Amino acid sequence: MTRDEIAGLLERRRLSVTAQRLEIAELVLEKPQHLSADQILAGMRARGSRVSKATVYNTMKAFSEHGIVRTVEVDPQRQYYDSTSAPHHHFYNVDTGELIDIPPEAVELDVKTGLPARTEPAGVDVVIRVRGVGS
Amino acid sequence: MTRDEIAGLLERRRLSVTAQRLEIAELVLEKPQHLSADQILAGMRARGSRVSKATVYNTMKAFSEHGIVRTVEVDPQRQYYDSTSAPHHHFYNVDTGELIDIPPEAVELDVKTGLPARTEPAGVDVVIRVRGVGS
DNA sequence: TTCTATGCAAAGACTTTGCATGCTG
DNA sequence: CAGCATGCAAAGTCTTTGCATAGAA
Repeated sequence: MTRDEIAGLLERRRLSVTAQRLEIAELVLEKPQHLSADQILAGMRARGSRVSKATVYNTMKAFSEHGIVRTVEVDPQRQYYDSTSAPHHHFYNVDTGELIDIPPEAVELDVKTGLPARTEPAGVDVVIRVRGVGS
Repeated sequence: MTRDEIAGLLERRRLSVTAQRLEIAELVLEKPQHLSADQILAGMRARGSRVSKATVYNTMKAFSEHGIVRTVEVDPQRQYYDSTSAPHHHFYNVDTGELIDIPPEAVELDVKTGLPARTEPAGVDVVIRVRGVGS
């Protein structure tokens, strides 16, 4: 994804385009991945971009609120940001902490219960926990 | 659930039987529910039992490691302990934070993808997020 | 120029830990 | 009586916030 494409993405959501947001997006959206705030911060440092921790949190919060990324709750210790914002599911390796995407077509789900009264659907998350050394 | 039944439950798992554990279990296992550590602490206070926060955390950790309760990760801010340890799923109201059980029979799940290499299944969690005032 | 983003450090929420004391087995 | 559980406070993580400065529109 080029800088211009990312800039357009931000503009479409009325998010102001800043150097930090461009660089964070570049890093995060580079490929399908699951990153914690600290990993993003480390990645920024590694590529020579200086950003504060607060900006990483603020930016990722804005990105997730605007559908650019998704958050994944599996680890009680920290939040993960998922660069794939389209609906999909996950394998979660409880031993290694590794998260692996499952394409939505690979999961067939049939819920035979109505939604709670006066609520509307907001999304479905399937997490398949696995144990082992992983690949 | 009587005190004796709970005591037997603890003994079977080789957990030593203490007054605090009996009372926490009595409170938590009273009915199907989802409680945070703070809610458990408040519940203990309300019933006139004095326990420290550390003991609540230690006890619930022991209980979850021994299959007496389950933990639910949906709220990035805190962990919930689910008094229903048998497999089941959840509705999660993102507006109110409310968690509602879904019996396992009500969910039919077919995953057409193999597990990651060298891993074995450890459980499946389906979380259906809903929005609204709730019932 | 006006409003929002950034950076830093401080504050906050939740959870864990260290250690002395008490209770279980 | 040996060993684990408890309580308290302190320490630790992750995340948010306050405020002054810098940058976007």
